[in-house]
Amino acid sequence: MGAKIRNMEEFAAAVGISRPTVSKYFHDPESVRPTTRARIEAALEKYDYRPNIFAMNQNRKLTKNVGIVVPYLADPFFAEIARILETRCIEAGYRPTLFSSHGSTELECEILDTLRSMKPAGVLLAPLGRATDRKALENFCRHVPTLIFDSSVEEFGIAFVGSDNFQFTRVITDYLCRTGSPPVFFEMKTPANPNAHRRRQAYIQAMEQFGHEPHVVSVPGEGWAFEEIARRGAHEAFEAGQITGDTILCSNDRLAIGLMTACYERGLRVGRTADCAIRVAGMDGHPLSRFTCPPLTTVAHDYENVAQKAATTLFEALREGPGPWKSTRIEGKLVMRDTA
Amino acid sequence: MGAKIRNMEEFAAAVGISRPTVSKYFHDPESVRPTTRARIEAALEKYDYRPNIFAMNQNRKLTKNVGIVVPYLADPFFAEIARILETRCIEAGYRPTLFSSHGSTELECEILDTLRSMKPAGVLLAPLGRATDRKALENFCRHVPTLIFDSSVEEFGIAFVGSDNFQFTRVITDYLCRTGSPPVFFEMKTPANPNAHRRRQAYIQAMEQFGHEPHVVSVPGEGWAFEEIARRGAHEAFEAGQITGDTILCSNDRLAIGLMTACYERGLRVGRTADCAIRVAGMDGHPLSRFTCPPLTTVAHDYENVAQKAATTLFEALREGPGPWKSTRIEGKLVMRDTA
DNA sequence: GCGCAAACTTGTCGCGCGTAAAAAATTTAT
DNA sequence: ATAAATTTTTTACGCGCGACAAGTTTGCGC
Repeated sequence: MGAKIRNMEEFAAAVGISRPTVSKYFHDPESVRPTTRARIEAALEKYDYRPNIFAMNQNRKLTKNVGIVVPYLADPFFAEIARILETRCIEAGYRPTLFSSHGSTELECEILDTLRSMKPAGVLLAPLGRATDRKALENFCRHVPTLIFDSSVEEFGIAFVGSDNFQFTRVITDYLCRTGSPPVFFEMKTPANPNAHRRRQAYIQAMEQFGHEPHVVSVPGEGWAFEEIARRGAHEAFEAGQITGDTILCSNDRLAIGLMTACYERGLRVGRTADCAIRVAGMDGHPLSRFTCPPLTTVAHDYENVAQKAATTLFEALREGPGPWKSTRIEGKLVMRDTA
Repeated sequence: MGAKIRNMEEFAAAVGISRPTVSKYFHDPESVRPTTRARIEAALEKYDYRPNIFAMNQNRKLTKNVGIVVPYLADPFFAEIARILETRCIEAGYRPTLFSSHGSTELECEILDTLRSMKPAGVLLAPLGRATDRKALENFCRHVPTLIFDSSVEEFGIAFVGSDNFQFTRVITDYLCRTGSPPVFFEMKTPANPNAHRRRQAYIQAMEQFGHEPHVVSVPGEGWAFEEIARRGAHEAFEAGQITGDTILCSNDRLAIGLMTACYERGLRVGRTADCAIRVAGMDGHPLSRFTCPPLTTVAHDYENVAQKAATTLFEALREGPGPWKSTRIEGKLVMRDTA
């Protein structure tokens, strides 16, 4: 096989062309003549040479790196979005690197620092929300082309892509009102994510529009253990008689899952048939919402679309330079199942 | 505030000490005199200088990078393990980078390539399993100190850390036999993960030991959509009369969740009380197993311990050089809940 | 105060590649 | 066949830092 290739110099020598041309090839394979490209790719098979990514990125004005940051990767929603985003980046020829803030402000700041030193072409960032260090994020956005997704933080970055929380809530509130008694809204008192506030507002607005009295139950709890917070909160709310009526709309599916567990523990049968005591609905289209017992009625994010839109918006901005800040909110789809 | 710092040279000048000393500080803050350290750290606050990570890693013999690779990040088990591993790495002063193979052999190979070019100090890798390219992995392990976790691939890498599937299965089989009729084993015919085979073997062994006839139901399906595979497979198995007895042990919790959905759809009440038709148990201690209805009886991984052991084993090997290959299997804890 | 080790400084080299400009070779159009 | 356009080569420099060697200062125990 011949001696091992140590650097681009040696590789170029082995192929029989000059190093700058090889360098050009790695920057963009289309930019060299087809015959040259073929020769390089043939040699690439023969010797398993790969350019040193550190040396590559050191002098490049703009790298092909893309950072993907989510607030909590163990949350299936973010895991799923992150998965699709990664795939889209790779397809577009970028090198994605995935980060999770694990719910920590400090970690989010550190990630921002790390990211800056990586000179990324762009960043897809879902902020922690309430716990985000605004100043740090604003400063970061000034230096790195950043697309904010999931939850909006003012008008930072080049654009925002997320779900249309008002539409989400309106659709399901409407559905619940049409098919039975109007829902009570079940949420966390101090949610990590600002989307929760929008959903509460949208619920109140929709209820008033439909001529019903809104009724919000906010349960205490901090952090990302939503199911347990909902389970405990639900028990307390039931005992305190806060759950009026027989229909509960949860601010998200994870809360709904925890609430359903509490219902089970209290012997309350969940479902939309006559023999059931209570109706439950969620929002998000959690990967496991199909598999709860009974299967959960919810409004599902259009995961593919959100990710696709976020990725393409970023890539366009990278190609064509910064335009005016814009916000895209994607509608969800009502998924009618058995809980409501 | 003074002019912006562009590189270590300028930073050192601003602090009033020499560049090599600053370099030494970043390599190991303890290695410089306390007074010098204080001066550097004071300046670090003033100017927000960070060394260029590409230039840093280019010439270092051994970086502080650690790669973490999991087969499928949208699986809550891996999301949770990855989360803890990342934290441990940061605590130990390493810079973790997270990768998910997304269930794809090609992607796993690419990650291995990327990782090699990152010159990581070490790698924590959970292989795809059946779909892993053995040769590529073996070759990788020869070049990079790799700790394999979750599912063992021969004796590759410096060590293996995982769960004790035999103990897992024995414990729960024993429990099920003692508290009711012996279980049928429910699994995927072609599981992605080799642990599944061990669990089947362990089930058969345990059943024979306890004097019962083992009975395995293997359902068809490929990929990582375990719940749906289990749901469909369960329906078919019920219809074909393959589910003998009233107790089902699932190869993992995600299958159990899907199977419970099927039971719900068939009107079969799951639980361990007299009014229930069927008992179900799983394995893994899935984050949502507490919240199924009824809550799922399972054998839980000791997530913290597995991650801790994996991390410390790698770090020890990095400090003290390669020792003989060793394998650690950590026991799980029976979590008795309401399904069995 | 002495002596000595640890910590620091100065200076210099090189890593592997990006990048730029000018010269040479090749392809394409006329 | 010749001119024009494109691609490739040559040459040269620099990025920001790690690593090393040799000399200088500092801190510390006696």
